[in-house]
Amino acid sequence: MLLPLPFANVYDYVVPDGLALAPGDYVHVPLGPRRVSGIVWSEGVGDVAADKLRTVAERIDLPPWSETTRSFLSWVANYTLAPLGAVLRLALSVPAALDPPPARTGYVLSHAGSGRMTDARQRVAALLADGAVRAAADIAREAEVSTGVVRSMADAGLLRPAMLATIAQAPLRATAAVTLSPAQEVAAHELRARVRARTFSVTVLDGVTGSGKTEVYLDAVAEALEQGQQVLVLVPEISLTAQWLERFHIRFGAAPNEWHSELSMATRRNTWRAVAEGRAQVVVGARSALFLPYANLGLIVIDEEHDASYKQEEGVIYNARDMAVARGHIAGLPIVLVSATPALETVVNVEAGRYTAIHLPERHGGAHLPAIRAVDMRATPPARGRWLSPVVIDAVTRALREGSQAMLFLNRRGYAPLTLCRTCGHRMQCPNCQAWLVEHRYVGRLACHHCGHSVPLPKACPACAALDSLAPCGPGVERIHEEVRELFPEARAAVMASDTITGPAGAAAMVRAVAEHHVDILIGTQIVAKGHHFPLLTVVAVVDADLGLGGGDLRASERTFQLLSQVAGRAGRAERPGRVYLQTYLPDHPVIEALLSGDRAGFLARESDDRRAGGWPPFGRLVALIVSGHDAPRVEAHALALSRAAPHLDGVRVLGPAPAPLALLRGRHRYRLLLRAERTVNVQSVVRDWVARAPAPNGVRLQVDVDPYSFL
DNA sequence: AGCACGCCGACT
DNA sequence: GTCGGCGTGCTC
Repeated sequence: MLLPLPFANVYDYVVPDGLALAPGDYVHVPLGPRRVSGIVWSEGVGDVAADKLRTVAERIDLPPWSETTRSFLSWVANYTLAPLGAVLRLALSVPAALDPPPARTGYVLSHAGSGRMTDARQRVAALLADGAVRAAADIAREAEVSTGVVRSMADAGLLRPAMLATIAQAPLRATAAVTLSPAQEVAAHELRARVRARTFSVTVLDGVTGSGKTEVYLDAVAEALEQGQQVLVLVPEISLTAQWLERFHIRFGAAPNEWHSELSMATRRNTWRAVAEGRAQVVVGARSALFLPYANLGLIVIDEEHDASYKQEEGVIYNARDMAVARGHIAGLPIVLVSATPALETVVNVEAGRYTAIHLPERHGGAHLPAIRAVDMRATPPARGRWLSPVVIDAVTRALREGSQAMLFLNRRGYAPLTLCRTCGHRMQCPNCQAWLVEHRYVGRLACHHCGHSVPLPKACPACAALDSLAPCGPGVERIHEEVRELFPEARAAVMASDTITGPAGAAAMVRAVAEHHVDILIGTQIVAKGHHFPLLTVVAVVDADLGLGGGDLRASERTFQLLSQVAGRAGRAERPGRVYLQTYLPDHPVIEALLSGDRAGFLARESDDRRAGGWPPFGRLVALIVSGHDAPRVEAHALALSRAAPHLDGVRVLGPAPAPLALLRGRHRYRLLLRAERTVNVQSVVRDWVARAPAPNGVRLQVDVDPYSFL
């Protein structure tokens, strides 16, 4: 029996007489004082004394897991070096969904009860006179009474509970015909063939922002639906936008099933069950949707496949894109990777012939790609204490004059990333993390972006007590907003960052406000970079194009290129041509040059050469080991112990230990070791052996990150 | 992950 | 004298 708990091994249970169980079945079993759910994994292993064995409580009535789903889970556990049970927990993340769904009850009129017939009650009685069973909420709405009236009538016996028939959902299918361009038509035709083939394949749908990739892959979704199969569309957390859902709705006449962290418990339960029973036909969701127990999956689409948010950084550490490809390989499914700026890994896989690329070369509907120019901040610097170059100010001015919109992009929340004391030089730092506190002026606080620590902005320096001596250094979006209000007092400016909007509804409202031209200048972090379509937006200025380039991260160049390409793609998506300005102190940097010339292929080739020369991914394999704990000396001691136990093998090198980039995070001291190996090395088995030679002492935790993405 | 067991400080 | 803090360890 496999239990959704962080154990590497399966547990044996006695099957009671008269209960037939097969691998893949859902069961409830006793565990200690509790009762947990699990999946029958295999015949009993038999390594536990018979008198310790307990008995299976019951079989749960759900479609059993297929062999391939179980193989997929095992593969993930093996690849990520996570306990198999921890991976199962990703799939059984909604324990309540395993219980039989509560019978939906409604009410009918009863003649047994008694009570005063008020006007409201009479309206209810009139509504229910036809004898049909209705849900309480529907009664309240249709009779225009509060739910309290319905409840009180039920209590008084005036209404009698009755079973509500379950409503069968109409099958999803493409209802609206869309007109595709010839290039889109070719791509869609190819993808449909992949879906019909019902075998493993990876197709990269590669086209600039605005080339109509979404409509093309929705065509593949339609094909899978025609084949009676389920479809999973993975999207980065923040790009499951109202605009995307609206497009889906137009195409299919109904909404897909969403899966992300903001869902209510009830929705989560219903969706999980619908997926497991094969009723949910299309799931669109964040990375965790990959582990849902699909009954009949036929296609996985990964939109914005290069996006870093596919990487889960805690618990079971995995990259949902890579795990999706593995799921496709094991289950024999077509996989579609979609991006305007594919990851270098993906490009290399195309070159090696492992993946097939389909290119959508031009912008759909006659729109042109925006012209990108660099603004050399040394040649045309901003005014003292300001952050926008005269060149950008001029461009925004012209955009506003012609009735267009402008976007100022800065990937930094808050007002200022650093606050320091002019008197003594003290820097305001987080007590739990090795990080500066970021001023959030609108709420008057200093906040840590790593652990959530937050204090009111102090009047005096905490180190030297000097009054009014604390100075904000550097800009965040709030500070750019302040500058915009001073420069363009007439313009309607708005800030969009993850902390200034409240949930998906807030984001949708803001996007609508921009799309309907209630905003002239939008200032935002990366939350504005993707997915949105603003027809009147013609000028995009990147306040600090150099921001992501420092720091020595392996993927710094690649990520900056991807992010800024995305941002640039927001400009000029309709008839009006777009102009993009990159404020930079490094106009000759290869990333900036590649963005200006639009030479993606050249940039990737150069990046590829650098990585190949150094043996870095995707030409070599990396595994990061993070040692952490509250007691710094013990953490360091174990990091050194791991280093001494490091493997000495051909094609394997261990770097470190070194204090991790965030050497203190949420009160935990951190050291990092990095294993770099040639592609042919089985890093999982090397690391498993290595870690087994140096078990972590109490109070010290070891996290293993196979294919680390961010170096933080 | 839970949940119990276990061994040391402030209260009805 | 107990209630309860969370360290340690186990769950077929």
